[in-house]
Amino acid sequence: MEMKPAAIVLIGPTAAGKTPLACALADRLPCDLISVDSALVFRDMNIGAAKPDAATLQRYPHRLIDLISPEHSYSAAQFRADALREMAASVAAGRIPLLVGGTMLYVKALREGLADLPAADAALRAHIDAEAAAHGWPALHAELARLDPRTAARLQANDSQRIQRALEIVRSSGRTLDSFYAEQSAAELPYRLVTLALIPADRQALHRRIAQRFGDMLTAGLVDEVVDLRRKYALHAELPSMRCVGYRQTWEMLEGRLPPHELFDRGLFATRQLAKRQLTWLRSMRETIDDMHIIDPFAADPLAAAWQALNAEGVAH
RNA sequence: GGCCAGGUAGCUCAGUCGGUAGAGCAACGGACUGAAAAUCCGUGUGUCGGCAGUUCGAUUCUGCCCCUGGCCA
Repeated sequence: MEMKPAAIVLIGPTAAGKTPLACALADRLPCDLISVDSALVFRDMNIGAAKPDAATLQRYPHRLIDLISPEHSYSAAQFRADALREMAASVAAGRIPLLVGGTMLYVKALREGLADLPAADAALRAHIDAEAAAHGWPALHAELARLDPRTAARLQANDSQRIQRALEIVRSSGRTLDSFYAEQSAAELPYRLVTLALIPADRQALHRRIAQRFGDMLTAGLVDEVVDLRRKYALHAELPSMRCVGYRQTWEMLEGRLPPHELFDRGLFATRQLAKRQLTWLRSMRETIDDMHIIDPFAADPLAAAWQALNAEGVAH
């Protein structure tokens, strides 16, 4: 049996310490860091996205960071293509890809592949948004129930984003989302993924670190960063970049819709809720990924635990 | 010290003409296929400040006490 080349996947909720651990592993292994993060792809979004600082990036280059303008959008499919390309380049150079990040949909897309769906269509989405503004999402959900009953049945009547996507697919291709799923085949990755998951046993400890870090972001000038972004780019509140945690709340404050004294709390809440959703993903992944190594970031020595796991997998030596 | 207004869920508050209470936010659980740091679904027992009185029954009425804020001294 031929052994596939190994790739390390380091995942965990926001503020769990993924970056320092990834860098520490990079000191000990010949690996290339590949970001798995939907917010780090945006240029000039540094403080609020918790992007590693310039000195860190200088010493530990990350791939798939600063790819696009905050005016544009990225996608899980784009990520998968980019990540596979970077992984291939790394392995070809005789090195180990180390994917690190917290965007769990991207992890899933990489591991399991995606159906061969039509790409996003901005004009069509704008059209559907206008219909929703006029009639409400439940009306569009009802329309979807006629066009793609199986998909409509599994979607909530208010799930704007998924209803829009499903309608977009039917209208642009004439086929149902459901039919695309039916012909999707399981992806066979040419890598052996060794998964390290940073999962805190103590949620309170994670909340404390989130509070510390968001406070640091404000001190470091998050508000000024958003002011500069608004000056430099043609942005609006609906953009994926400006819906990111911290940016959305800062935007609301700058628009006068959020009292400044509430910014800290609102940013905290949004960050905790993000962490909770990431932890929900991790719990469900635990059922399907049998080679997942759980590491508590707040235990004595996370690096030693990670090293031990990599040893057991034959990656470290 | 006197007068007034309050003390109800982690927070801000509503409410019960006496039959032991509910919103928003938070928190927690879940879903997740080209926007995913997104989008959506679900979960509400809390000595109704304390003690006593009236009552079949008090968080609700009465008295006293404690605490908070404001005004007066």
